[in-house]
Amino acid sequence: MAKIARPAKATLAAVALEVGVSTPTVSKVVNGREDVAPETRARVLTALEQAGYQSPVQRRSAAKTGTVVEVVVDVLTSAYTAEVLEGILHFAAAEDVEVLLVSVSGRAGPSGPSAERRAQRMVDEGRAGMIVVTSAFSETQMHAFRRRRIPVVVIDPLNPPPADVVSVGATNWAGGKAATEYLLELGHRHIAFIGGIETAECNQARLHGYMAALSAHGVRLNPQYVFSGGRFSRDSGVAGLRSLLQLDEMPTAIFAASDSIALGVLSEAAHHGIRVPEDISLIGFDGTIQGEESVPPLTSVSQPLEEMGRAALRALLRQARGEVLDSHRVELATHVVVRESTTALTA
Amino acid sequence: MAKIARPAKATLAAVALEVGVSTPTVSKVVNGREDVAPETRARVLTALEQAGYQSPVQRRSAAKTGTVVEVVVDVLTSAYTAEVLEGILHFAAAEDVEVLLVSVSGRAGPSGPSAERRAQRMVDEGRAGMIVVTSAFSETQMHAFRRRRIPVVVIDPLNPPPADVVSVGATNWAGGKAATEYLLELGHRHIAFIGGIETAECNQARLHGYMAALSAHGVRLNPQYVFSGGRFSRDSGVAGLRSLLQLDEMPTAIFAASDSIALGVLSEAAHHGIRVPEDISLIGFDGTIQGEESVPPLTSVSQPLEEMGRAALRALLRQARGEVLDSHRVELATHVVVRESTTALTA
DNA sequence: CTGAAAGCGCTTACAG
DNA sequence: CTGAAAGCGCTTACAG
Repeated sequence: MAKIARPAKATLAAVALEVGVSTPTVSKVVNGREDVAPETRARVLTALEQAGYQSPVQRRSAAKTGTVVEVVVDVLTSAYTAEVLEGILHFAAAEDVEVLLVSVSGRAGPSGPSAERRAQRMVDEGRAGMIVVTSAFSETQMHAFRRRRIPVVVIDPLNPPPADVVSVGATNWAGGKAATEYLLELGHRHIAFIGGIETAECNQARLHGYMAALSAHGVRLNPQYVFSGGRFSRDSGVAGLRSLLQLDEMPTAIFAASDSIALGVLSEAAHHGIRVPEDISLIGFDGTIQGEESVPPLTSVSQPLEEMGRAALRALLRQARGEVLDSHRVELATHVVVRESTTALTA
Repeated sequence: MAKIARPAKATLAAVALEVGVSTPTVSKVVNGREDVAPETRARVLTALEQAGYQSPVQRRSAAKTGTVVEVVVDVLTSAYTAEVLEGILHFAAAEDVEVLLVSVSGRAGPSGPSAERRAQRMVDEGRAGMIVVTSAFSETQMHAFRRRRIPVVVIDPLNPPPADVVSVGATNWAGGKAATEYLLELGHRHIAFIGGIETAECNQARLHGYMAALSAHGVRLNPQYVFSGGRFSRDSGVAGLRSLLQLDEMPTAIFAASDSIALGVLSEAAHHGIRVPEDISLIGFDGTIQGEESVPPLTSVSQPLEEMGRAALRALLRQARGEVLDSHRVELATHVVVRESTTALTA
């Protein structure tokens, strides 16, 4: 209202006046023409930037375009992804934000040269930012987004994110510890760990939580009981149980690092006539609906997946609005949900 | 190149000349001002339409914006939806089209007044069209999209779509018949049907396929064996089996109208100590990965879900490009996939 | 409700 | 490489 130095309206003419050139010259710079002296171009660009100049197209689209965020997922057909996505979508609906879904199944995340293209497109289309769900991406790839100041939030990243990227996840170490402690309380001493992607942060954390619990209870870690290396999917559970069946002494309980892995164990167990929980106790991780609905229903370390989705979008929108975030890691609590796949050891 | 009647460039002035009014008047119509006589407005609108007039914003954004389609789903946490979505996303990636995901879980599809807003936003944002996955929508709602010439394709619609909307689905009647015939071949005569949403076209078709098969084999339909009314979800299967358990004579086989329903039956059966397939044979519908991975793996009528997603997007893009479609119904083949939840009746 | 007139912001063609 | 001049497409303010 009472601004003293009212800045000139950001038109080409105003900028021209400011720099001391003609309107057509500024027009050329804006349109990326070649026939402008580099030095002139530089001065004009600076002035345009300062004036916050927007082309008529930008002005109108900025005024009327809604907020759109991109969400990158690998597989959709996993209960984990679906529940995280539900959380994102519900919060998006509440905030009147639209969600653009990008699947990178197979391909290794937003890849090198195409990361530049994708990032540039995001700028061109005026997208608010990007949420990456359980995917890997390199520092180089992130660079394309950072340079353009596109906010990025990662959920359960497969590799440690750069310091300036917000990550959302659950208390994986504590969850792994709680799962193992629960089995120990039930009297189990021979407890196997079947993990997913070996290098994934969350896998590491769950494994170390498992080891910490064993160690705290004076149970020696049996390296033959520890598997990792597959994906967080059914086949890892199938393969894991098969390997365990080769051993002289089978464990009496299994901690699977995801519900999908646990479901693989469950189905493979059925093929071998092994009953769960009578013959072997099984605890999963994630607390997905799929685990809840399996036969028997799965005891699992529940993560608030929908809440993680919401938290990721919330953090992203804050960044997009230029707010400073208090933390670069949003970590939500896990807890053990006891259902029917675990039972006390009857020696 | 050698067009005889070269149409005038679609400017406001050209349209004004055409209609015989002044440029400002056309400008007012384009900007939705009130101070234009209804009759004049109508004539101008027609001329604008014919000339294919686009505002400067539209022109430029049409030039640079990528193609974005909207996909409306109800629940994401269903294997059916996830697989259809995978199909859409893969084809979208191949065609360099982006997918905006809209969840209407709970709410009943794009609803009345908001349908207008959503449709208008789609026009404003230059979206190519909309794919609706297993949702209901009224003629009134469709009107908002039709009037704006936004292409709409529906996959497995819950109600019969208007004549000018393309629908994609599978051979539901033939699939229901094939499922039932397979059970009949195994010697079953007491076959129950547990359906999903009663009024859904695909549910009706599957039910009638079931009835046709029974009738063709001279098996009398037992009305006590037919359930519908829930959703295509787990709880319908649970409720269905519970009801069947009340009957004097249990069926020896069940045809569930979706894999989710069948999984509900499976889990409820386990609670009652009923073995599948030893005590009761069970066949699902959809051929989802979830059914494939259950214990026991589910015999099911497989629909090409990913292909349905691709087909829907293909039809949508064709319409968006103004091509005329050969058919308003894309129907893909189903087939019975025999796994372990069915077995011959041993009387 | 309509349109002649003035004007705005940008671009184009071209002389220097 | 620069800019005066002309022009384009649209909008605004206002007289009728």
